[in-house]
Amino acid sequence: MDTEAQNQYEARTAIIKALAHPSRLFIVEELNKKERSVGELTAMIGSDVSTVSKHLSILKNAGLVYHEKQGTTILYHLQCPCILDFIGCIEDVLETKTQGQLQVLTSCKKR
Amino acid sequence: MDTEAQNQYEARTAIIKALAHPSRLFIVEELNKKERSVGELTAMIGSDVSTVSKHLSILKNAGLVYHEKQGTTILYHLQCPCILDFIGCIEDVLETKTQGQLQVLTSCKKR
DNA sequence: CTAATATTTGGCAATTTGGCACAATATAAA
DNA sequence: TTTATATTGTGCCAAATTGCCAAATATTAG
Repeated sequence: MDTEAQNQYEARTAIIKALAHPSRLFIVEELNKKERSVGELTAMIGSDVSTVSKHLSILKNAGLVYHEKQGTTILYHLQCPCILDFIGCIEDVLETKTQGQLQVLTSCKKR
Repeated sequence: MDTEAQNQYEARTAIIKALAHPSRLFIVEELNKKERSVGELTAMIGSDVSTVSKHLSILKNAGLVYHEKQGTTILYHLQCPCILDFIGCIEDVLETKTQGQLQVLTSCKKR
């Protein structure tokens, strides 16, 4: 891998990393349904506001969400709706994995 | 978020995390083209063999790859080819993000 | 201006991750 | 059996990530 390829991979990895956290994944899915304020998301997640705010800033830096001022509050929106497909894929992997584990379990029982 | 939802998100996040590293993303794309041995991947990546082996074990635990003994070596295969779609989505986000930054740049130049 | 509300930022401790060197294991060839 | 090759596991350290609290900022209402 030369430096250019390395950079390519790091750029993509940065986006994936942004998604690699339960709260942030939740936020992305929630924003896919409807735009939300920091306060609303905080109430749903149940961590400190500052923590949620930081998560949002990570998603924003990754280019996954953008925000818009709405009166007193700030509404966050999902930037790219294709994220849904992505999550579908993850779901597939999860299913395959679980089925594999099931097979191991049943073959263990047989003995 | 109740505990069950939390677990759901953590399960998915585990898979995403496995992809959130340049070397591991490279491995996944490479295995999508063709199965490869640890040694081959190590040569392409250029880190220590033990490091690459660890990466592979992380991908394996996530259910993203599986391996198969082939004579002296161990060949790794991609488990779920839908990963490609996923990468396409990341590419989209990256493009949108870059274009956004370009706009900022050009609007700065105007002043 | 002051108070209240919404959000972001800085600092800090705890945990996790990444990567190397080295040891251990497995397997095939001599 | 001994040697060589391929791969995995361990120990250690540096670096990154998380999450909370407290402080700063911004904006609106009184």
